[in-house]
Amino acid sequence: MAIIRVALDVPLDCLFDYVSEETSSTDIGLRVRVPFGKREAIGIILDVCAATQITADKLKPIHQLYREIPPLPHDLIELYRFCNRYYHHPIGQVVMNSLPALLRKTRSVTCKPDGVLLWKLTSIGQTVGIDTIPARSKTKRELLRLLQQNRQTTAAFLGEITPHTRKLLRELVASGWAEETVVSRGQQTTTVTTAPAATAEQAEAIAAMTAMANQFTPWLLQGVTGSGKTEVYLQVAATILAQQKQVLILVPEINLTPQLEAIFRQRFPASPLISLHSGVTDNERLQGWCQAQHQQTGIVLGTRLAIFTPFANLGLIVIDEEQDSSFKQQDGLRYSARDLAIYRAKQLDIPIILGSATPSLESYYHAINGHYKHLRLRTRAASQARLPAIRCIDLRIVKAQEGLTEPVLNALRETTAQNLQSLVFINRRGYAPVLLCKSCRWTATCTRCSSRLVFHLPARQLRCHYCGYQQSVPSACPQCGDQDILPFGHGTQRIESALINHLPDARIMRVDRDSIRRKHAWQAILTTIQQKKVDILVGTQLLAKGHDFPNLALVCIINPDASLYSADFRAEEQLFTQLMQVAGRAGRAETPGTVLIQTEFPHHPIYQALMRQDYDHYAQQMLKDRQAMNFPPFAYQAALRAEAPVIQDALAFLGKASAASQNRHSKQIQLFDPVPAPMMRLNGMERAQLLVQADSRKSLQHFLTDWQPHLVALPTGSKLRWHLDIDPISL
DNA sequence: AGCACGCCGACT
DNA sequence: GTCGGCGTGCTC
Repeated sequence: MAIIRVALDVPLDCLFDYVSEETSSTDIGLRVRVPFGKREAIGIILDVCAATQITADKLKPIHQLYREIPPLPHDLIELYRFCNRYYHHPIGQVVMNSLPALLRKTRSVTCKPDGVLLWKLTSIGQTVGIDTIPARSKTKRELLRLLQQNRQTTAAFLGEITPHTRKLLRELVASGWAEETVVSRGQQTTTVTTAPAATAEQAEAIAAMTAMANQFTPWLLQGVTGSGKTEVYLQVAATILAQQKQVLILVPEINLTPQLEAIFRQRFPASPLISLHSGVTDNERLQGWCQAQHQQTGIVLGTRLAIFTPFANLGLIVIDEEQDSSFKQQDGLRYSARDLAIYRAKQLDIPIILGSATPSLESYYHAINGHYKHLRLRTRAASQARLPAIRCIDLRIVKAQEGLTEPVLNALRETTAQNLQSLVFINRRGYAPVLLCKSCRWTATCTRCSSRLVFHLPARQLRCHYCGYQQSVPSACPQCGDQDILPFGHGTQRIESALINHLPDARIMRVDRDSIRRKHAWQAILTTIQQKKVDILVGTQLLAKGHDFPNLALVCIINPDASLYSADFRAEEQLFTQLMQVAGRAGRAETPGTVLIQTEFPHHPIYQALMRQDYDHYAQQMLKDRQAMNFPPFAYQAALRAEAPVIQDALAFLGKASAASQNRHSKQIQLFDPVPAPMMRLNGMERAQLLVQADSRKSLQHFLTDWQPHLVALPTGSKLRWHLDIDPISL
């Protein structure tokens, strides 16, 4: 008769004890169904012990123990405990929210067969000449060719699984040419298709990393756009896979997975690969989860949530675009997948590669300090490819019409005439960000948020980009009745229509969240671009990240200055990263690139650094500023945020919270005054925050651990909600 | 978070 | 007289 301690999805930082007859300490990590108050809940066993503090009258027996999948591995449970301690988030919510949705339901689940399904040719199949297949059976020929080239392949490698390919594979089996075999875990061959020759820099990085492939080593791989970081990931992954270990690759966005997935499948035909992100179905996610845990997959590719995947034998973690803010979860458990990845790598004693053209200042600082090993790729991989020429257009001298200057228009005309592609980058959706009454200066604002409503032309609507509220455009000013209300400023739609006026013959396409809303639209757009069916792209940051556009020669950046006024000390760093990324889109293959930036501040250090494409110099300057102002990475922060229908309540709560800390707050801890959030009103709630800063992680953690019980004890009205954000990245 | 209990205002 | 508002308290 054992006491089991169970993590349940409730906002209380404790485990719940139950009696279970059939349980031993090897069952830690199993799923249980338990009575909880008047209801039932699903939980995970985190501990098994002989005694409990809970009185016998309260202690209940469990309802069911699920053994259909093996217990969660010990290292994952340790990760949960770390998240609980470090992010000060209730343990049960840490555990339950990291699980695939199907494991949170009171239902048994089934996982696919134990073993990896691989296709291979029979001895007869190996001797069959491709010519014996009728030429019109193109797909069948292709399947046979792929199978002959590779000893064993996954079904996914043989192409998209359509009813057609399934039928053809069955035909091959019927002819006795091919067979599907079940290979038990750890027995896969790691066929590798031919890799391109590495550049000297790549080879050096690969050699350094493979030499330390079996121990915790954090690598910062700092490579300019187009320098071939992916090739380095691939070749290091090959080494790890050959040791029968698994590889986890984290990417910032779901949009970037299909491309990388294709590259990895192509290179490792016999290594099963799964994708884990918010776009996969609940069942796929569960199957992927189980496969990783059973080592039925070699490669897991996913967004931040994939950091919670259980692995049988993880050997390498790669974080691509490590500076990207999407790695930080912005609600619930506010974890940084990058920081958790470092924790996991350390815990498992395996290498981790942080890849970026423009590392976060935190990672860069670790690299120049020697905490991380620093590797650089300074040149572009395609031998002809050079870095683009970057030039500023001074908006104080050259006036813009409809947001566009003459030099930009000329460059677009020239590039189009040369049959090359251009990108006009403007990080604002819609037609115009402001709708203004000329006589009384009224502007359209959101009722639920402290934001301006953005004018969208095709629908003739005003939309809030924060809460989604929309309304039709008023015909007269609601304040003074004047009919002279005009759109101000420029969004993608307005720039698009201006371009249509100025370059009537060019094929222009707008790419932003509005234009890719339709399912599969994103893939269709990428294809259109790759097939050169478009001359000028007008787009937001969607186009800035990750994708290769070999024919893109010109990038025009319309008005990036706004971030320079931001109160957030990270805004400038993020602008620099974004502009480097966008600029890097230009001139990837044989085409040399040009970048034009329309700005009012051409002499601002950010543009100067950008023109020289000197990340290092700029990063070092920013680090000096951060040090002078005692900001991260030289200080450690936590934000206590509160939201309530009226700001006074939120501020009052933070005031009480601050007072509750006074008696135990040491010299190493600095509490700032509660302030309204920069975007004070959001979705009908008013938000405020209180920043806590410390000179070491340790003292911050000590303080927070002391503080938290006081916070929990503070009275909150029913409509007030609060949370702690550790290492916040936006204010 | 749920879900109960409990104590005060406007309705068949 | 009760239906229902949300404040408070508990869940092993």
